Amino acid sequence: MLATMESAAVDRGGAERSMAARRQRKTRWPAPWDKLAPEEMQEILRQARRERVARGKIIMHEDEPAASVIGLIEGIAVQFRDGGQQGRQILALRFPGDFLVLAQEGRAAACGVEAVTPARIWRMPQKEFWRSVEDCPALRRIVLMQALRDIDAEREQIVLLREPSAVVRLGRLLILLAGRDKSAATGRRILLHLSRRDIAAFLGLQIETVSRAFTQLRVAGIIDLPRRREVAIRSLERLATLAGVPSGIGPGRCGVG
Amino acid sequence: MLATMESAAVDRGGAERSMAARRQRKTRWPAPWDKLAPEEMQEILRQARRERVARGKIIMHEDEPAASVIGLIEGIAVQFRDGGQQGRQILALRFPGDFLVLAQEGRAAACGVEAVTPARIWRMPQKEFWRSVEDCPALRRIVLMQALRDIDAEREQIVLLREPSAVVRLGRLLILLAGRDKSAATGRRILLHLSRRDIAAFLGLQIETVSRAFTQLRVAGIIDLPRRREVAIRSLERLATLAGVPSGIGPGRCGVG
DNA sequence: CGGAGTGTTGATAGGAGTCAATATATGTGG
DNA sequence: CCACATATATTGACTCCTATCAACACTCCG
Repeated sequence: MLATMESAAVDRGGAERSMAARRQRKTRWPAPWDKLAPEEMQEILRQARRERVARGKIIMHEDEPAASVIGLIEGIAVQFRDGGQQGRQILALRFPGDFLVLAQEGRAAACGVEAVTPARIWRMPQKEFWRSVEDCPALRRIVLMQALRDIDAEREQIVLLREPSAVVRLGRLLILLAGRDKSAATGRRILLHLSRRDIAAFLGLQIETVSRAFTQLRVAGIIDLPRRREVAIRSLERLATLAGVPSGIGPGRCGVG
Repeated sequence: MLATMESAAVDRGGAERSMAARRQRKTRWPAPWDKLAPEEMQEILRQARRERVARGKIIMHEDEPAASVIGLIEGIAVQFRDGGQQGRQILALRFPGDFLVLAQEGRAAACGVEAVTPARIWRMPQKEFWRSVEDCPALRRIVLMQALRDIDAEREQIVLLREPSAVVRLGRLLILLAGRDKSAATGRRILLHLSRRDIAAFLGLQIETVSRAFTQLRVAGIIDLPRRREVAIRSLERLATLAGVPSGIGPGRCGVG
């Protein structure tokens, strides 16, 4: 259930574009609430306020009381926490169709959310949202589903972080992103969207270490680094072997967010 | 909502017991399903099969299709995964009142569960459980609550694993356990229940490193190690400072499971 | 009493962290 | 459109900490 509707994806045009266009490309995804949202879901979302968020903008502050539930329609966001000395920690990547911060009603989310690409979101008061959840079985199912998916994804993150080697960690991230971005999977080109700083914060490494890991993969002939935040996978097989993920790209266990 | 019912806790007798008795002591906790379970919940749980599980026994295998939902009534359990080369990885600790492995209906749990103390559980077929969830709003709320709590707990685990220092990681674990075990919080004595191997698997370290970290804390005068799997906290304040958790013990952000 | 499992301690090596310098890209204003 | 200032990314030198291999002490169990 809730399989992604490939055909519904839009704006997945040809591989050749100008740099500027590529940089500004939005990521549209079939959202769960698109899928099983016949009329009640549409009704519910109609009440939500829609907003556009510029790249780099904070959607929700870390200590904010989380007055509203937020859904990501378009773009990519990260959940983060500013953990004292060791700087920002990125807890999860969020993709279109995700709820941004599912927190217990009334409790603080305990993490902030930032748009790493230009994004579109909807926003609905907590109280209203949870009432809708009570009323609408479909929405209820969606919420529970995302919660369980989040648990799985965070579990993967935990497994990843226990990996001591920096190269392996980075390799897993690349495979994970390649699995997300279908256009990348075909062309073997991944738009990272994340800065080195963000990648480091996500993988629990230092910036320099991430940079070195990239270089290692490059000189090993496993990837190319054609542009700043872009990676071309030359040998997915070797990358998967190195990452200890036998199957390579796939929906498998490598979910994030 | 769903505050723990302290008064309902049983078997929290005096501090002085024989070693044998202490070793076999069970941990009884006010379970969520005890709390708001007037009659319908009782009705639902009555249908569940109850079992006793010996210490060290596998409650659920890693690749098992997860035919049933399991609840932990008494004792402590761990969710684990046998991650190839680097041995067992412990994903989460589970305490009485928790569901063991909340997975999407039909999907594999992707992790095994083992009892680290003698335990009592209930077991109910997936299908039946999820039907009950549909029918019973109270149960529904409990499930969602635990899912959201799990997300928070795993987030803490992610933050913990990004901490590079072994001593800090261990310190956080101790604080976390002290917050769980109320009897320990008063007497400053923590029953670890976990072997060094398990602790290492939980913290993402090697056994030797864990041992060294214990020693470091001991020689620093922060803890005592009176017995094998027992820790006495001499200076909670210094421990908290070291761990970077200013508030010390508390329900705060340090949830596990 | 003895053996297996568990925990501690030591020596060494490898890898990530840290500080520092340089190169490249981004963005702004002239 | 170019020049400059800033942010971002790469590379190098060096240190510290953890992993690893090895030996030993302790505990639990029959």
